[in-house]
Amino acid sequence: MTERDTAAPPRRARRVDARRNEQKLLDAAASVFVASGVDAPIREIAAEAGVGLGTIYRHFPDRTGLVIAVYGHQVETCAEAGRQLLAEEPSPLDALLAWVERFVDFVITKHGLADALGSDDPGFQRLHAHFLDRLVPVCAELLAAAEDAGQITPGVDAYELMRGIGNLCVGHESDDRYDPRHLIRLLVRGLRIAES
Amino acid sequence: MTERDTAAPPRRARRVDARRNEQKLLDAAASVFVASGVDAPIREIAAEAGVGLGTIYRHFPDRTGLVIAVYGHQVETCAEAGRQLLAEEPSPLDALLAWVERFVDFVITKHGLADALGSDDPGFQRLHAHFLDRLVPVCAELLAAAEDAGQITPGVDAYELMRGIGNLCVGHESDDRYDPRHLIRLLVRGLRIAES
DNA sequence: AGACGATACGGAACAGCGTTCCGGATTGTC
DNA sequence: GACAATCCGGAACGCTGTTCCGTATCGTCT
Repeated sequence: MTERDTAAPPRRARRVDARRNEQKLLDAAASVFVASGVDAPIREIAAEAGVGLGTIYRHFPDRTGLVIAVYGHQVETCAEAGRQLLAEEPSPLDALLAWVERFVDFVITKHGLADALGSDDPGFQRLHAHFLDRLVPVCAELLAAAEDAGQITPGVDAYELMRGIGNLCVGHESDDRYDPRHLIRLLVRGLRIAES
Repeated sequence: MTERDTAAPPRRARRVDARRNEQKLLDAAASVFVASGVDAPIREIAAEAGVGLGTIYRHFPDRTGLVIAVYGHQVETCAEAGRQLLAEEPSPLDALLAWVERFVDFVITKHGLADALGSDDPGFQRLHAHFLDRLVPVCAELLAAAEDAGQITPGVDAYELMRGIGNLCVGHESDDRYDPRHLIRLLVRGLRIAES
């Protein structure tokens, strides 16, 4: 295998207009997402980018792909923050708390993202799955550290916890009386081993 | 005001076919809801009832109204169970736990209901609001009792708690790895005052 | 430079949804 | 039996996401 890839047919490089349109779409999507939420109509994004509908589907499988492309970097950043917090914070539990807080901030500040994560729409479920795939291992690491330190009750599943935290964020935009942070803090408090 | 209502014009009673169709719709809706979930297409319910689309909208403002009509009774039952549990259970906290468990059972056993409660669809938000209007006072009562008994930390908002519990139920159907009950127990554990 | 094939674009077209609307059928009353 | 009030059915509208293909553009090779 002296070739760069196994049995790779000599593919031509992508055309410049394609690359340009992809960038236009990412910019437009980011702009529309903050203005109208991540569930904004596809046509709105196409219009904002000055591009046809077909062009969107050429570059992204569906809106979920677009959302992942737009916010993927921030998810990555959040994931990487896990290890760093574990090193910086005074205790694993503190690290866990800080990390959860950071994740919640990320989700809450994106219009409609929290609701999208809780949606039963198949597309949005893929979105949730993608986020979780990246973040659950980090959460698991933090949980394990806190467990080893004897700070939290063992046997808590990272996937379930992440999923629950995401769920608790649902609906925060359309309801002044509901602040997810309260309950999330309460939930994490429920993890703690009482210091007797 | 010897009349039954203030300035009530002498309204004729509803026609028998109207009453019959309403019943047919309720039956059909209940059947379709368990088969296809509460977010089943309106047309499906109309077909099941052997009725036109207009007939649905004549009797119910939208699908939300239909859901409320179908499940309203069970919500009522759940609400009434609050006081009873408070009398039966050994302690207010036990009553709260049992009541929450009962509520979660209700939500979880209805196809798509949990997801509907977490939906950002305006119609479904009205549904959530209706459920909460009826149940929040009950939850508040239970919370207050547990607070007075010194069993839980004070200052927990019943509305927020109910909303959070509803949210935690979201997505349980489409995800084997996620069991809302775990987190809900954990959450309520977070309420508890550590017995030191 | 010119031409030709690969690639990408645009938007019409389709399917499915909730909701509205009104001509016509049904019902209760006089 | 006749006449209103009431109610029904389903076509039609507007809004979704998604697919599809004729056309335009780009990169390369002569």
